[in-house]
Amino acid sequence: MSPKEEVAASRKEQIMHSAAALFASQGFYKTTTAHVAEAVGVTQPYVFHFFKTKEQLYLAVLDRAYQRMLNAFVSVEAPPEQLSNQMGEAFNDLLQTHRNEILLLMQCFTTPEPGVREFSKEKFSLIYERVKERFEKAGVPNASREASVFISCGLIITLSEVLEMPKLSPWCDDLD
Amino acid sequence: MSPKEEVAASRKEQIMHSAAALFASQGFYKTTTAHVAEAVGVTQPYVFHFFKTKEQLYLAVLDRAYQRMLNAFVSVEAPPEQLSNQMGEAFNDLLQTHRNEILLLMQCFTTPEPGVREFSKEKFSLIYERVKERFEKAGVPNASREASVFISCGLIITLSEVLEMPKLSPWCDDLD
DNA sequence: CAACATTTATTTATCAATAAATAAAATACA
DNA sequence: TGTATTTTATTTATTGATAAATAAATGTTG
Repeated sequence: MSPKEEVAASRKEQIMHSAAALFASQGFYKTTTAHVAEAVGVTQPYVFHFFKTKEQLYLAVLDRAYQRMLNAFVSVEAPPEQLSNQMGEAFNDLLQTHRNEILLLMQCFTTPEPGVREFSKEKFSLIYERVKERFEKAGVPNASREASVFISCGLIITLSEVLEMPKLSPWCDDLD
Repeated sequence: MSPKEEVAASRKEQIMHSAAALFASQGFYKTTTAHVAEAVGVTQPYVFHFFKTKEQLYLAVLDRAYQRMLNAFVSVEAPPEQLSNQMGEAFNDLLQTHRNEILLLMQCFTTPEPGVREFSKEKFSLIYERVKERFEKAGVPNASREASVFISCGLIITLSEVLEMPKLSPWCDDLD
């Protein structure tokens, strides 16, 4: 990559990175393209040089989050009895290394934009199918149920993070 | 409801009812006060005669949903072994009788409005504590864990409803 | 100077919220 | 009972702010 390309690439990268943080904490509607631009240190219209619309930016960030998450799950290798726990650990690892992306992905289904809904349906379905398949191949009994439970854990962890209520987290082993 | 009854029912009531439907399907930001007014058949500024701000309207609707849900839970009477299932049933009943309110309540934690966040923290905490307390008094082992799991079930049911993906629902006994 | 990066300036919409006006109903009173 | 008076319900008109998006201009650099 030439220096110019590097700068250009890094701009796009910076924009996506800042956007992830802002979208995760402020949501799609409350995050303005001006906020994103300001966070990066460029002007608002410049954001549209890289993304045709605000929604495209949002979807780009979401898609990267999705890819990372799916990859983390399929990369887990563990014996059947530990599979679910290990994948849970992979989720928690991601939550620490890419917090914004994860929180964003786990909340995106509440954004009532048609394009975002479509994305949510497709990706949640794919994640569910992959996890279920994984459990099935490992011989986990009741794989579909376990896949649902696995996702529901992700949801309540997200809830507890968003609301800053650790006690809601099921493995908040508050050691009672 | 007949036209006359509709008029007889207080405007405020109609507004809250329409608002629940719109907020549930379109969210806080995409639902405009003009939409709500139109659904009721009044003018947009008239909404402000009953609610000081759009957020106040949203919170009023949310609070009613919260009250109804908590009431449904505490009204359940069942032996310890059936308590969790019965409360789950109460949740599903509510989902059928007051679908909008439930979907709204279970998604409100993603609305990044400070006042809404505050509400979410308070109410999710209260629901959690009440459910946990309920389990404890019934002698359910690991009550706090069970309370978390109970809420997480509500979350994934909501997800499956919002995305119209029944397979995600853990008791979608797809009879595998 | 030519291509690319980035900004300035501007447009077009949309929306919450306010204020003032009107119509209809209820109440008081002669 | 009929008329004046007040209250309640609701509308019309408007404002002020904010935000996404476009286009044209400017600077930068190899």
